[in-house]
Amino acid sequence: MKATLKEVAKLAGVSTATVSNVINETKYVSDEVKKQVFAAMKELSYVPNDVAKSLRVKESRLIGLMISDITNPFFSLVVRGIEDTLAKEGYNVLLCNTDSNIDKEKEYLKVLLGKRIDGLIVSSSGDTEQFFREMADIDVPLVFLNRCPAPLISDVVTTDNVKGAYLATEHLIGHGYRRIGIITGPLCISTGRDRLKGFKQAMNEYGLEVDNKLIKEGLFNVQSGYSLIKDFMSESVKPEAVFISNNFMTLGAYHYFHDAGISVPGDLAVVGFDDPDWARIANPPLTAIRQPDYEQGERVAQLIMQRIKTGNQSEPQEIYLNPSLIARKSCGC
Amino acid sequence: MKATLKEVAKLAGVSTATVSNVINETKYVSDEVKKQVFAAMKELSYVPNDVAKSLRVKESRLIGLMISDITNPFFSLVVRGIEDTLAKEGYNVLLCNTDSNIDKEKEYLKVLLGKRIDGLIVSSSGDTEQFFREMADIDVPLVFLNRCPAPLISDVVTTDNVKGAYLATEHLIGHGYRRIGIITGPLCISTGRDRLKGFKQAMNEYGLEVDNKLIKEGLFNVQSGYSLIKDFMSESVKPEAVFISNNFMTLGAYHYFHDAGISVPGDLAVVGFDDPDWARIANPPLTAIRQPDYEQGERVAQLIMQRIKTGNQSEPQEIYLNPSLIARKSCGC
DNA sequence: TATGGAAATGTAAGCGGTTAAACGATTAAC
DNA sequence: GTTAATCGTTTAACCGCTTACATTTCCATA
Repeated sequence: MKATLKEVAKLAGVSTATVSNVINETKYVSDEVKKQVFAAMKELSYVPNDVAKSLRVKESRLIGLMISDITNPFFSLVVRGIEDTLAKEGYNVLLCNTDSNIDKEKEYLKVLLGKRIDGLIVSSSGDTEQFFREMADIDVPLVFLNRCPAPLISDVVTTDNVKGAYLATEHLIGHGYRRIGIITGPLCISTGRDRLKGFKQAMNEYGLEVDNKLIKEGLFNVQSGYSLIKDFMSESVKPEAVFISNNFMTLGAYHYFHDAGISVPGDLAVVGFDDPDWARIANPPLTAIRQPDYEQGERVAQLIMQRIKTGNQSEPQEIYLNPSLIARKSCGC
Repeated sequence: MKATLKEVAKLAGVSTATVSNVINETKYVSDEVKKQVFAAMKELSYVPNDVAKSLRVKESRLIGLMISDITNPFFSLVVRGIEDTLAKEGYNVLLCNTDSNIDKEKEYLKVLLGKRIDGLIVSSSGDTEQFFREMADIDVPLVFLNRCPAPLISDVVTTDNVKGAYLATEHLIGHGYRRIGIITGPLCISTGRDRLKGFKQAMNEYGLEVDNKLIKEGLFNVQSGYSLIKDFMSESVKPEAVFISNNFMTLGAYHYFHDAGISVPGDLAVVGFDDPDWARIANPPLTAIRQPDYEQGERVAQLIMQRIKTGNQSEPQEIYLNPSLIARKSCGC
């Protein structure tokens, strides 16, 4: 059985308060007493019970983290950034994969609240305003990651998705392509919407028509990238170029290119959102929009810490990180 | 402020014991009383405080998970498997990235023990026997993931790494290559050692000499893959084929091939351990050893649950999952 | 009618810490 | 010489639950 504070106190011949004070350095304790306490702690190989402490001081030092899927390399980098910076502050991360499934999100939310998390980081798929109201009502420091809810109810840190999509589209236009298509993400998700918005914006600014047939809504996963690019390629009038709005769908598209023997950029030029590690060695190397991933994790972690430390009073902050275009071969460069 | 059991009880006009009993369904409570209790809970939007419960019942429903790096796609899949199956059992995962750094591991271990985790899953870099002794002494259900410690002190689930490496090497031999090199992982890690072992085993069985110059020890990261393959290619007598023992190093090697304009498999044939999602679309498509990732996560989660439920009494189990070779182009197929 | 016992609910201790308040001893101030 | 302040430590209440045990209620049986 594990030793308790009381046992340490008894062995050291002091009160529990004193032991607590030497552990937390909350009050002055004479050196000789300290020495005895440390000796007793070592003797019993004492490990303070944080759950008792949490109950008393009402902080768990736990941060809930709800993302759609850790398997997405973008998220894994973000999570890495979060975990690293929270660890430095003495906080731990409770990882929850929601698959963008709103039922799972609700379920996890309940569990996390039960665990009395000190803060919550969410990359939510939730779209309904009601859901966000519930979120806002939970009375726990909250910051949104990557995807941002329609009415701004708390901090959000994300990439400037409109700009990223704009950059991609503009680049394709610069290559001389006119018939440019897009595979969007789910339009119920802000990243899906914003990337479409940036695409349209660029097309408009350069006086190009956006044919609705050139807009296909995907699911941000490999399969939908595969099948939608296939759809594009089997149409009577094919696009000359396509902007694909996330890494998984781009991967799916590449799978199709390989299966169907399609030459990129010869038959079709491509720019993808996200710059996964394979972009450089793919065939052809992928021209990609890179978004700061690790940094996004750091920022979101800093924001949640700030909220925790200031008693969750600060005004909602919006942080948009800068995407950049990495030119390789798939666009025709 | 959040409502407590006591407040719910008062509002419902019953005792705290009764409220507790209806929540946990631990004793029969009449329907009318139940109804009142539920009404009070809803009225106060009561969320049970799990930390108080944990203190009382001495279980946190938290599982510590120490891996080197969530950013490694192999691990992210494993973690996904773990998280999914533990969630079903009502357990949550505390994610810790150790970077295979033994100091971080020790630090995290202390934190996790303080949090009174019910179980610990470790992919440890620790090598010293002393470290494992400490691990074994912690008196918390423990299972090793992927990498396994020298003296078997608890369950371990991993891929049959020897076999995987054997498969890869045999395949290269089958292509007619004689001068075959290997980029190993750190030899202080069991996966590093085992993959080298499988390599040597295949070489020996087929009567091929293993020249020590053809063994280079890498660090399981992109940079070392890059620089070691570069070393190989700048030697007077180059290998004809190389087995690279993880995904990151293979990626690094591919980066070098692209930078240096090396033709694969023309100038050098390659088989890699791990089958990342880009293997299929890389240039050239990578012949790879696939290890069950998600399943490995499931298995390890099941084992830890079993240990928790049986009071950590079971004999140490060793589970070796079967790797398989996916033939593509990089080997010469 | 008294009584025993089952059924439903209540009482209160305790899980392992923190911390405000109390305490005794010594020193300083008037 | 009395009072006050300071210092180092202790006492004990409390955080929000669970649960062994006590209590009350109610009804069947003697």
